[in-house]
Amino acid sequence: MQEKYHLSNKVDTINADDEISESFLIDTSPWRSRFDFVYREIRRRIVLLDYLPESKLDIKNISKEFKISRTPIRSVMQRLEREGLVMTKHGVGTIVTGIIPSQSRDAIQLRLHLATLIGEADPKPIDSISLEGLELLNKRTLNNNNMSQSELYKCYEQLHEFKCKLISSDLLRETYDQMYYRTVRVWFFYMKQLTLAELSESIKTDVSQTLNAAKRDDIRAIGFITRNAISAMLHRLNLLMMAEE
Amino acid sequence: MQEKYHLSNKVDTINADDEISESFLIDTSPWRSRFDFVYREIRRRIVLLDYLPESKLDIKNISKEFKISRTPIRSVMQRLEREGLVMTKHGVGTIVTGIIPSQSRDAIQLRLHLATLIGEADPKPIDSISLEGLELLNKRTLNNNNMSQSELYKCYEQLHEFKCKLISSDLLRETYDQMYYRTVRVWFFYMKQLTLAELSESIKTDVSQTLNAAKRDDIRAIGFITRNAISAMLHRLNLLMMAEE
DNA sequence: TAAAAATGAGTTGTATACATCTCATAGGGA
DNA sequence: TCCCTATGAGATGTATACAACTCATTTTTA
Repeated sequence: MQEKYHLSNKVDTINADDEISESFLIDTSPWRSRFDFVYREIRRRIVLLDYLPESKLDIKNISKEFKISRTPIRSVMQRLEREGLVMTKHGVGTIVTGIIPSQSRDAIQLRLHLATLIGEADPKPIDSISLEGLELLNKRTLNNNNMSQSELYKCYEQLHEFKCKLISSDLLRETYDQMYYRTVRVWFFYMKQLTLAELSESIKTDVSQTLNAAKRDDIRAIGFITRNAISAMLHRLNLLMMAEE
Repeated sequence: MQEKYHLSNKVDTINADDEISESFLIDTSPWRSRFDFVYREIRRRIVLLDYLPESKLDIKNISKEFKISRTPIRSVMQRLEREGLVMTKHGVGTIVTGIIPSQSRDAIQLRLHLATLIGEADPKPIDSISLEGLELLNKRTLNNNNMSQSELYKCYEQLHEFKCKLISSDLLRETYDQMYYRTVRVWFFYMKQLTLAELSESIKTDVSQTLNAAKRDDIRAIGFITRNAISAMLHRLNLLMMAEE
């Protein structure tokens, strides 16, 4: 499945499994998969700071790496631009957007508000498989002290996806999802080395609280747990950013 | 009007018009204007139901009409697809998305929530020119009974833009803006003939209430006025949609 | 010498031919 | 007559050559 996309060595780490099967009758064509694959991979690199803020992307190389022409890469970039992760300028280049405190705050705050809506409007019931996954995640985070950044990224993403599945409104889910990637990027940026431990701590409590709420089927609670976790991070971030400004 | 964008040396004629001047150092190149122009025009047509839901778009003709190739039209379509206004399927075509009650409700509800955030986080002050425009709009709506649909569209848009200017967060503004176009389209769809008068009535009160709040600089109030107006429309729409289902 | 203009490399935007996909329709076989 | 297959039109996705643009460097000129 992956070798189609010519990223041989890295693909296996990406997780091969998840929710593509959920696509409800809307275009499961191979090209859409290619697009999604490239899109997610580039997004991952930006969020994980493999591509640093303000740095220029070498589109030609990226094309070569994925073995497709510039045209579909352009599509991906245009989407990433709409989502605030890159900027293009005619004749100059495509660069990763800088991390700007005010904008970061805006994104976090919007995500915070959206989080409170997670449990509204008949949320989807929690299926046992997801719950099981959450329990596993809980054990994983509890045991694993001193997670690496990419390890942390995967845990955060898994937790995020669990929460997303509870949202019944496609629209809200997508919007919330976008905010997630914006904010996570900011966290990683400001906490690159300093407070990795702190991030680990915060996800541990987030996961365990979420698990508890999930067990009693209290989905609104999950919304508020999330909101509070985001709020705490915002507070933490404000301190860091103030020190910098 | 289109021939302005026929790519030759006529760049000087572009713009002179709207808020592009506000762009803060981000790409005022002519191609961006072209893109925006085509994007807005197509969006207008979809929202005003010139292009009916479920209908197929003739991309070739659209290219001819705007005198540009399929490539930039594709960019526009990809954006409209992300915004839920069109859908493309390989080998089949590009069609305007259908109006689905559950999705419409989702969009309206999300917009409703976002509206309450309009006054949060230090909103921008109201400048006298905008206020003047709002007063003019107020007179215009009061005097004009039995507005046409496109007339109504323009009034709604002007009111919407006034409110958008109050939002300090670019991100929130853009998100709210997207929801606006989704919901307005739904209104026009369900109220095509039946209750045009009702729509007129609702905008009249919306404008006058907003004007009052604006005069006393109470921006949070504007958020709630908007929220309530949307809520009323949602209620109205629920009745219509239930009758249909 | 310094400032202004020209040149060039490098990048994004556009046009266009071609590949791939879907669906409808026509034709042949049972 | 009916069903299955194949073929074709027509649409979107892709590759690629070219146009337009920016910026740095070099050349020219005062």
